[in-house]
Amino acid sequence: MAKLKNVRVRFAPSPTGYLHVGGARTAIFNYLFARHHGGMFVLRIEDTDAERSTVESEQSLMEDLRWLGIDWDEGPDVGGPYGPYRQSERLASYREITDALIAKGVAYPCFCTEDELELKREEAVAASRAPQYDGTCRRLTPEQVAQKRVADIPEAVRFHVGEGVARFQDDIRGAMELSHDMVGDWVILRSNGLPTYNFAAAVDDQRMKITHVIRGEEHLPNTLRQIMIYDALGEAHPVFAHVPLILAEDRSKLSKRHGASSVGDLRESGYLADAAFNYLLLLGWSHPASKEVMPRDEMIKAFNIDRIGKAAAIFDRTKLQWMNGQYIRKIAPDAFYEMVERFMPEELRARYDEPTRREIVAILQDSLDTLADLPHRAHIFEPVVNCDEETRALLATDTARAVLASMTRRLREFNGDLTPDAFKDMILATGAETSLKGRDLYFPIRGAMTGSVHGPDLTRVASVKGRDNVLKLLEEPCA
RNA sequence: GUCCCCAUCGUCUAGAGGCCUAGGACACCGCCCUUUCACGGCGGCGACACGGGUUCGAAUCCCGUUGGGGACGCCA
Repeated sequence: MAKLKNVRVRFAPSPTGYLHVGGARTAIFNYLFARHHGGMFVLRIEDTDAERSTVESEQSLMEDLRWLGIDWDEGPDVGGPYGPYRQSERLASYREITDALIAKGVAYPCFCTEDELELKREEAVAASRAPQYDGTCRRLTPEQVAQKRVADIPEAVRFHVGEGVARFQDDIRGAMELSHDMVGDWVILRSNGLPTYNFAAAVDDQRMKITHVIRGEEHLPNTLRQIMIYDALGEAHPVFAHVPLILAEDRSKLSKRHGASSVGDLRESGYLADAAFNYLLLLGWSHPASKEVMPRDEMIKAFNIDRIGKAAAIFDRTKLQWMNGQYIRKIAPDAFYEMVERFMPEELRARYDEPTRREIVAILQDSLDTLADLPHRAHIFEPVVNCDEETRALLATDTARAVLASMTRRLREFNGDLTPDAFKDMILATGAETSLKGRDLYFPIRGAMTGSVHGPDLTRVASVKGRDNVLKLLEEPCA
C-alpha cells in the first residue's frame, strides 16, 4: 500500500476511568497507522463530562499509553499547532460554531426540561415509536424564545437533523448508508455550556485536521451525527474506519468482572508492555505473512487498515500468556531482572544477596509466562519446601530412599562450594552406585529438594541453596 | 421495541470463484531432545452456522433463517 501524505490521526479518550484494553487497541491501531505513513498521532482528552472527568484518570491514561510505548506528537502535555488538546479548554470554539449554526438555521435553542424529555420518551416507547426528540422547541417563535429566556429557563442547543441519508465509505466496513431518521434533533451544546461528545468530536477533528478516524465499532451510529456537523460546516469529513469490538470469553462486552481488562491490570498481572502491545495488535489485525511475534518496526512497516477484520474478537488470556512467555524468553537476563525484581518475595530478598537473586531469576526466566509467576516458581529457593502429594508418594519408594541415602552420604563428605558441576558429579556417582537413571534417579532428588517433580535445572538450584540446605532437605524429605 | 453491524477449528486468524483434501498460531493430546525439569522440535485432534439461489465450479457473490454484538442520553 502506498504511503499516504499528511496523515493525522487521534486517540481521544475521556478521562473517566482507566485505559481499557479495547481503548488500548484503538490507540495501537491509530499509532501504528500514523507511524506507518509518517503522519501525526494526536492525543486529545475528551473531558466534556464535568461530573465524571478527573485529572487522576487523565494522568493514568497517559501513563498507560507511555507504558505501552505509545508516544504522541501532539497532546495536552506536549502541545502542538492545533491546541489546546483538552476539550474543556476549547469551549469558546464550540460556542462560536454553535452560534454560527444557529445563525444558519441548522441549530436552535431548546428549553425542554429533563422531566419533560423523560415523559416524551416514555410516551414514544409506549406508542412503539423511536424515542427521539419531537422537535418541540424547533417550532418556537422568536417571541416564545424571548419569553423563555426572561423566565430564566435553562437553554440547550439542538441540531436540526432534517431528512436525508449520510453515505460514506468506511475503510473497514465498506459502503455505509445511515439514514437521518435514525436520530432525532440532538443536543450539541448542553445548558451548562459544555458541548456533547458528537459535536465536540466533529468540531475538533475538523479543526485539528484529522484525516482518518479509527475507532471502535460502537461509534458507528455516531458517525451519522458527526458527518452532519461536517456538512453543516461545509467541510469534507475524514475517512472513517470502525474497528470491531473486543469481547469477553462469554461474548459479552469486556468489563472489570472478567478480570484484567485494563492496561493497568495487565501490568500488575506481570505482562510485559511489548507482549501486551503485540497481543492486542493481533486482536483484529493480521500480518500479511501471518507473523505473530514481531518487533515494533515490523509492525509499523506492515500495518494497514486493509488487514483489520470485521468480526468481534474474544480476549484470550491463554494466548496472551504464551505471547508474554515468548517475550520473556527473548530478554537479556539483566534487563529481565530489572523488570521482575518487584515481584521477588520478601523472604528471598532478605535471604539472598543481589547476585544470588539475579541467579535465581536467570534460572527461572525460561519457565515464566508472566512476571507474577515468579513467587510461585521461586518458593523452591526457600530453606523449607512443601511437598505435593505426587512427590510424597514418590519419595516413599525404596528406589527413592536408596538414591537419597547415596546422595546424603556424598553431601556429608563434601565440603567446599557446591557448584552445579559438583552437584552433577554427585548425581552421576549416585546413578552409578544405585544403577538407576533417568526419572528414577532425578525425581527423588528433585522431589526432596523442591517438593515437586516439576521445576528448573536441579544443579543450579542446588548451587543457590548451598550444601547445608540441600543436605538437610535430602536427609529429611518433606519434613 | 426500532435501527445498524457481524458470522471459518474451543480461541485469535489466513482465505478477495477454481491454488482448499480449508493454511498458521494458542490451548489440548502424543512423540523426540534433555540420564531429571524447563525451553525447544515434530506429529495428532479440530471449523467454512443453516437453507435457498447465481455459476461449469462457492468458505469466497446474492437472498432468507438462526445466532451474536452494537446503537437509540443535556455519557463518551
